[in-house]
Amino acid sequence: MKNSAERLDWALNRCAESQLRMTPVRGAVLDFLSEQRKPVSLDEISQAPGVKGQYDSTTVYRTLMVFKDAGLVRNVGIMRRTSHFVMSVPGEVNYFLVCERCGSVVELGLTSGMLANLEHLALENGFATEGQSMDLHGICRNCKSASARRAPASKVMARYCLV
Amino acid sequence: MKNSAERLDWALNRCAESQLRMTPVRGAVLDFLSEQRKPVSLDEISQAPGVKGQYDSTTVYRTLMVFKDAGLVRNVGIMRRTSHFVMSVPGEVNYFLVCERCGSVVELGLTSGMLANLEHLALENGFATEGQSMDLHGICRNCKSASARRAPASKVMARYCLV
DNA sequence: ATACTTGCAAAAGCTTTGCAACCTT
DNA sequence: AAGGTTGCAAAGCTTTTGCAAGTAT
Repeated sequence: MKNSAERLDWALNRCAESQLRMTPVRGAVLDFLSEQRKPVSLDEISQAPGVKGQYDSTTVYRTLMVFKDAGLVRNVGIMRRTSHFVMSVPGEVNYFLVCERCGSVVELGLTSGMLANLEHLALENGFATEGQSMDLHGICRNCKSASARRAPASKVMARYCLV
Repeated sequence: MKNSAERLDWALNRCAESQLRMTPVRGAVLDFLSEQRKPVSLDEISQAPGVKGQYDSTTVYRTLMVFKDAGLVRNVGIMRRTSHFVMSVPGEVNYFLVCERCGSVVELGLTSGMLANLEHLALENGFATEGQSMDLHGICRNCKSASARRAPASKVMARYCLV
């Protein structure tokens, strides 16, 4: 994976190519995203140091949509309720393991062999392979042990979801 | 993968084990789910033949939550906006390829070797491997060719998302 | 009879859109 | 100057919750 500066550089170039005007918000969002290695939520971006208090969250949202359409970021469906975004730098693969219960995210280190296999499989099924992201949903160790201590089904009704 | 009857049978047993009362809605939802091979949305379930018009959608929702907590179904985050559910039958692996644009879903036929590799990798990262589901997000062939005809960025602004 | 379930209505929470004012090119 | 951008406010939607009435055990 490239370093932050390289990623930012790429993004800036990409913006220019797409003829997107460079504005303060966009710059700030790109700055923040270039430093992130995992998908971040819209809210996290709005709360980021250079963004919080400076710009309206609706604007941040629209900024992300523009970036998404220009192919700069990918909107990853990691959690059910909230959108997460990752910078979509060529050559970087974003494969994550996400916990279905607590939402924790871990980067998945796929071997190049597995990667090739997956891409081949995807292609076979009529999917484009470039710029894709994958998330493997499971239950992380913490939540796993928490559920072992889970109350019986009759009690579970009370909250529907014990984490 | 087991046939529908076997899946239903398993689900019914699982319900009994979890001491969930068997009611008409629950039966209807289980009937429907046992026949589905891909994740279905809450809405699709509510619109299913034996369910539509018979039961309140809030009830269907709560039914699914109960099933989820009892481990009968898995709430798959396939689309950003809507929840999808799959019956979580032991021994069945639910790995899907989903299009980021149109939401189409294709079952991913992983070889047992790849499956083992993935599970091993997940385990290494502190994730439980049983009952997991995976979705590989990409762009399907249709959407891919659609985007090739996409308007330039300046025009894209008008809609934010051309499919 | 007891405790879990259901329906209907309403609250929440995040995502999207409208529009007039503002700022890059 | 022209057309893309931003803020603020409001609309949209799916998901959640409250409660009293209904029902499986």
